[in-house]
Amino acid sequence: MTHSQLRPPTMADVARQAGVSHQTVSRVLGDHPNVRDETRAKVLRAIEEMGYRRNFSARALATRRTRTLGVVASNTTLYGPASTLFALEEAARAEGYLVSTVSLRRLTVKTLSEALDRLSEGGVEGVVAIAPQRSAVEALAELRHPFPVVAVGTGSGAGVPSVNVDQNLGARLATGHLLAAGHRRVWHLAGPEDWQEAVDRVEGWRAALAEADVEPPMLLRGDWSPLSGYRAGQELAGWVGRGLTAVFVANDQMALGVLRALREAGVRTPQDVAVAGFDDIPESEFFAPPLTTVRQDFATVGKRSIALLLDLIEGRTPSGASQVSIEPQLVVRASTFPYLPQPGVAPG
Amino acid sequence: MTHSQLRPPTMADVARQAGVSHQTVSRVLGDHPNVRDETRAKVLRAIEEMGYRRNFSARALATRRTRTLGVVASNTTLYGPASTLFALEEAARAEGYLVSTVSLRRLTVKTLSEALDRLSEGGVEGVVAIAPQRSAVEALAELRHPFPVVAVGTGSGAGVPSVNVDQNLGARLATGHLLAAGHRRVWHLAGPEDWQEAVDRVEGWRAALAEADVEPPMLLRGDWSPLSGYRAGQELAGWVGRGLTAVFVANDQMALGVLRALREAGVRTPQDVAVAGFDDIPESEFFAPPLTTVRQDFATVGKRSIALLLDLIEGRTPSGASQVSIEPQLVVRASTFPYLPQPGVAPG
DNA sequence: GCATGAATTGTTAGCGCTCACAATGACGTC
DNA sequence: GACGTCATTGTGAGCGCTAACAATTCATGC
Repeated sequence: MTHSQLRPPTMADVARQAGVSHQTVSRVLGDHPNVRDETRAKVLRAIEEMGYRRNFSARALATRRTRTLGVVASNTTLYGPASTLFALEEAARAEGYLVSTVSLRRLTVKTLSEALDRLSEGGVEGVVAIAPQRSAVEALAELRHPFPVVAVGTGSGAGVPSVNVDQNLGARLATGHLLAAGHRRVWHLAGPEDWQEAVDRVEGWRAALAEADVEPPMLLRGDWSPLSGYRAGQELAGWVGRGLTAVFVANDQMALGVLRALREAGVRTPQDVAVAGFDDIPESEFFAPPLTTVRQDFATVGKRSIALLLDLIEGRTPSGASQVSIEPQLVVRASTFPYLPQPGVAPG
Repeated sequence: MTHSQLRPPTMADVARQAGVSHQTVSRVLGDHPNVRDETRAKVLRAIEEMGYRRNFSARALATRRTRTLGVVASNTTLYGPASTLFALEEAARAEGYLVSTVSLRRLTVKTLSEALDRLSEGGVEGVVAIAPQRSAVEALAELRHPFPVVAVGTGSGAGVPSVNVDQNLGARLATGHLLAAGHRRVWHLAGPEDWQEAVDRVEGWRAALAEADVEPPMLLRGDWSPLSGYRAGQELAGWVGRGLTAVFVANDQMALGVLRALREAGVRTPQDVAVAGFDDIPESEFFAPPLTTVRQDFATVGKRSIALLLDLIEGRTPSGASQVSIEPQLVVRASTFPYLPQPGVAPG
């Protein structure tokens, strides 16, 4: 750093210092092949000396590319959205894109639309919307934007390119597992009705029961929070001895609340009531007892979403389908079987 | 939408359609006062009809402002970083800025430096670095960047503007609480040595013990994960009956593992051993038993960080100090007292 | 009726870069 | 030795916007 000025140096400044034209500087920066080594060295030296950095806005204006993607998300402190967000950014970075995020407290048509406007004004070339609420899905289909949008967690129903974990399958896995373990019926504590994932999990649960010719018992509702699970758990405790032996809870946080309520009511898990969750948050393995749950591969969700979005942006035909479905995986732990291994000890 | 063309419409297109000059369009968009209502309406109508959106790059080039901030973070699926990230974005949005995030798997000098480069190429006007690892702090002080950087979670030692929750105070609160409850000694399960927050919590713990004239017992180390807490908990269980009655665990996830290990060893919490954590993750209230812990106000961290960064960007003297410290808060639950209220029931 | 100033609108010149093309020079071929 | 070819470098024209200034219109007072 030889001298510092008020205005940061431009490409022309560097060119002057190196004794070449600004275009040659551009070529060096762009890794253009036809530059003599000696010239390249001169230019690089000048860049180094002046601490030059290419101006983002000028570059973006000239190329008509910002190499920036947008992400709209909500509830980003929850494990699922946070993991998806992380995976999205990592995948985008691998493709040379930067990610601008808008995190909403509540996902409504209005907030979603404002978020898209904001990202649009921020020059993003495309957007991934983590939009598990059903209201948001409709909004996405209707809103007009000057860039492609890929939805995550909306289910595959809407007429929007989307990437989803197969929630229905996950619910069938969990419910089927409980039925296979000998339970006559499986109860369900569902998530909020306006979440597509909650709806899909209810349907998967119903399907698994139907397949086993079992009448579905009363459906309970929570709001994903441990507290709502705790309350539902208190209600469930009242049904022990009256046919309740197994519960499939729509997420791990609520399952935590259920476990606590059952324990307080003197109901043992899994001896009296087996409990399965959904998500496989890092804590689940250490619940009392460790929780059987369904794991979603968020890293893959992120990668596939970015791949799909870039296909759309580049105008190529999507290399896969524009409705991507990802298989979840059942993770069996002690909350459905008492004799399972301790945490941290790999089975077999 | 009357017609769609290949190139999106420019300001000049809108001007032509509205029968004014492009500058008038610019004035309307910029809410400039001196535009006749009638003219404004004409322009707005043309904008609406053509679906015009102002080009971000051109605007940024002309104004020399991108109105974008960068955030570098790691471990973003953990509750603390995720909450901070959320608060930062929300605060930035309130100030009219967009946030570009780079989420690192591991925070090293190299990855941090690459992240800053990347954000720099992305045209950010300033960066907030969530950099709790000590190695990263040094890197921040040394690296040269063409924009201001505010550090979060680095502790206030480094010569970089920073915002921190007072970890030392938090540890003193938790340890003091256990001592006040009658425990002769308080053990500590610490986080990794290269995390500043872990170091500060150890120091706070030591300070509280010193104040009570107590010799600190053996220090245990974990890596923040429930599994490491579980392992430490197994070790701790061996000390029950030999002077161990209270443990301050450096975060809630590890505390979860400790609770589980103690339970498995037949040690009751809090009757035999009291346990306190740190963070107040949403699950803590539903642990078995509900966990006493230290709550950090991430929303305030986010707001103060953005305020500080914008001060630096605008070149104004920071309205507060350039080392911001935020007080944490002790949350007492059943893991340190057996008679405390149930979850969700507000204390009288 | 015309000067005066304020309100409103238009004109011009960049912002700093990349792209397309032109120019230069070195080299080999017939 | 003229010519074609290729590698290397330079030139000019935007990209679409805002800022500064110039020009025009309009209301008002005497």
